[in-house]
Amino acid sequence: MPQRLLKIGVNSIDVAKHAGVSQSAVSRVFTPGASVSESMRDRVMQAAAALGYQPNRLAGSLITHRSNLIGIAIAFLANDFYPMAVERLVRRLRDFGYHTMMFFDRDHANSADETVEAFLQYRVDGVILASVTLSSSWVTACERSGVPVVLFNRIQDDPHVSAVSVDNLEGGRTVARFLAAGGHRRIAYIAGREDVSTQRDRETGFRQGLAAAGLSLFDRAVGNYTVEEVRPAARLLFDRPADERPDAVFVASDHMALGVMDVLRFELGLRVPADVSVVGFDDVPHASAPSYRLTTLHQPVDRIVNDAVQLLLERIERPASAPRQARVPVSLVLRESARIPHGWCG
Amino acid sequence: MPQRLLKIGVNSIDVAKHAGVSQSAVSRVFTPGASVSESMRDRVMQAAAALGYQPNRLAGSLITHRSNLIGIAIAFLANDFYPMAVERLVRRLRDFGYHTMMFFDRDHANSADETVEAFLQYRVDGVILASVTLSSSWVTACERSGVPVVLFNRIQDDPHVSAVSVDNLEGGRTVARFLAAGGHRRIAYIAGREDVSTQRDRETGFRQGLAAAGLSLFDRAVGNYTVEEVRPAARLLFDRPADERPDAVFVASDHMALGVMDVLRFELGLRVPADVSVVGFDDVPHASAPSYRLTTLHQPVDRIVNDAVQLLLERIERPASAPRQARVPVSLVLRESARIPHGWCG
DNA sequence: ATGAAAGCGCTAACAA
DNA sequence: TTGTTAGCGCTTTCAT
Repeated sequence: MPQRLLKIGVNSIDVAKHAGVSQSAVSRVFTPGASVSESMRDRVMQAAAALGYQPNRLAGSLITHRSNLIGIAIAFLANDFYPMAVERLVRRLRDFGYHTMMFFDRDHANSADETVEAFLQYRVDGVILASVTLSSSWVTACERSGVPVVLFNRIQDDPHVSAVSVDNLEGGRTVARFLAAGGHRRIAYIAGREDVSTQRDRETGFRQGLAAAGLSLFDRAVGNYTVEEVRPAARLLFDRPADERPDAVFVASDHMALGVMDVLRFELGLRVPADVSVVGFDDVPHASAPSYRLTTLHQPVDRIVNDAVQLLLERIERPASAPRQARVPVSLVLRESARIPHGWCG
Repeated sequence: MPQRLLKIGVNSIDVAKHAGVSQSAVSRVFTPGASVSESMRDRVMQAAAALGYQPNRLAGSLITHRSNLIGIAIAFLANDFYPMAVERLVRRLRDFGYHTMMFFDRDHANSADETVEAFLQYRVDGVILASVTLSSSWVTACERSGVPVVLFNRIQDDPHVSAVSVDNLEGGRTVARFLAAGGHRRIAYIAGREDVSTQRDRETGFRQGLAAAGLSLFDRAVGNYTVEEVRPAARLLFDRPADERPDAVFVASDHMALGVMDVLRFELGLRVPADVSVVGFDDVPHASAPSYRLTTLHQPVDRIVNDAVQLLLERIERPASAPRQARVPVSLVLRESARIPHGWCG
């Protein structure tokens, strides 16, 4: 007969003995909605308190097939938009009784596999992919194991996966209309990571908007969503004689746009918006700082988060329900980094 | 006899049957360091792959008494320092095979209790408290249940709890020396949350340093570590005639210091550092932006994170080992927001 | 409303 | 090295 394992901690049996009731009574007291008398509840709670008992949710999950764990995967927090998003996601999930396991993309090749593996092994009830990296294989892996996935801030072509995203296409168009109406004629674009849907849609919409205004893109560079890479990109576009240089630029994220403004003003001695108008995307906290006053597209974080959580819970509660996509509108926030067209009202 | 529960997912028995081996053989294949033959490993892995099997770590934890889960609690991510810290903590823990459950302080009264409860119910192997809120009761609750705790970026008087922090006292002194040597005579301080050890130590050190230079604090205001509250604080100190206004200010965090610079320059029309020298604490990414160029105390995030993780793992692996405190040195980063004394070299 | 008993998926002791 | 077996701490039937 196997040797008894060293006992660790307090379990429901200990509490039951202490209270002089059955073990299942203890379980019921800690199960919301179970049928227990007042007196039973009191006795058990008292014993539990005396022993410092906390029910083991990991054990419970074995039976209920619910861990109340949600996995969140994300590339990194360096972009100011993501800390807000993550914090609110975690809080919102908690409002519904879920706890969050956090994962960041890692450098090595099979980082994604590792993460999915952890999700599956911990039997998370659902996954939110805020990651910017490609994720089709993840989604398949999770959904095949019955774990619903919601893409956060990116839409995949595949309609079989739930996703929430702002209307990047319309956002791009709005900026184009705005800059064109402002009288700009040499309008440039600085891209984010080119393998990401948000980037593609923002650019596509922007080009469409320019075309509608009878313009086309004057120039383009790539910043890959990082400040480090956006600086050289900005120099490339703007370190030129006045008449060869863009008079306006749409930058695919605020995080990059602030970096661009720094290069323009402090390295190249250009005035914003007198020499160049700059428009960003996201409306991160620093965009509104007096030092920048960046005109940008506001993403309603709360709305995106709420939609994402709702979409996920929907599929957790009714696994048979079809995945849905939610698209949230963006709005242009007028500040001082871009010339405002006369009579502009959106 | 209880009715059999609906079977969900693939378990080790299914894999065992499929591979024609015992269930424990399957378990061993997925247990690092267990003794299995090559052929056995191959057969099992093949069956597992065929069935899409992933071992259930929650079930495993019942036996091993190890969840490989670490709880991280934190107030919020709005302060730029914390996203960096959290990201690196999560990554570092993962390097050692641990996964992270994230918790944010909530508004209601028993938020802390709720969090501790969740930590205990999920049987986390350890807890990192990066939270700025008071936490003595948390620590007791966790440690009483045998869950080791490390305080991140704050030191408690109690030497019975592991903690990592920069040398806030010496940091404060350094800034005082620096500003005094720069010829400033009306030196002010803007505090963070007054119930927090980092704040207290920074201020104490600062006052000590001023005293050593034959000065005393000219004035003081409280910003509570938020941008919203630091703006009025800055106005209070600086919206005065030139000779009644501080000629230098030490702000307890960069996050606030950037807000102070904005108020000084854009609301009050003061020049930094010509009219006022500003020094911060943390060295967040935006502090080095050309728009601010904030002179500040650099916190070596990687070092703090590594120390915190090491302290935690130490206590997880040898529960009997004594808690330790680690203190990491800070260094002054000279930029342009404060006048640099002639011949200053640290 | 309560208790007895079965079993969730796994690890680890033991025997072979 | 492998299989057998006993639980880990819990939830949930079922019977009372």
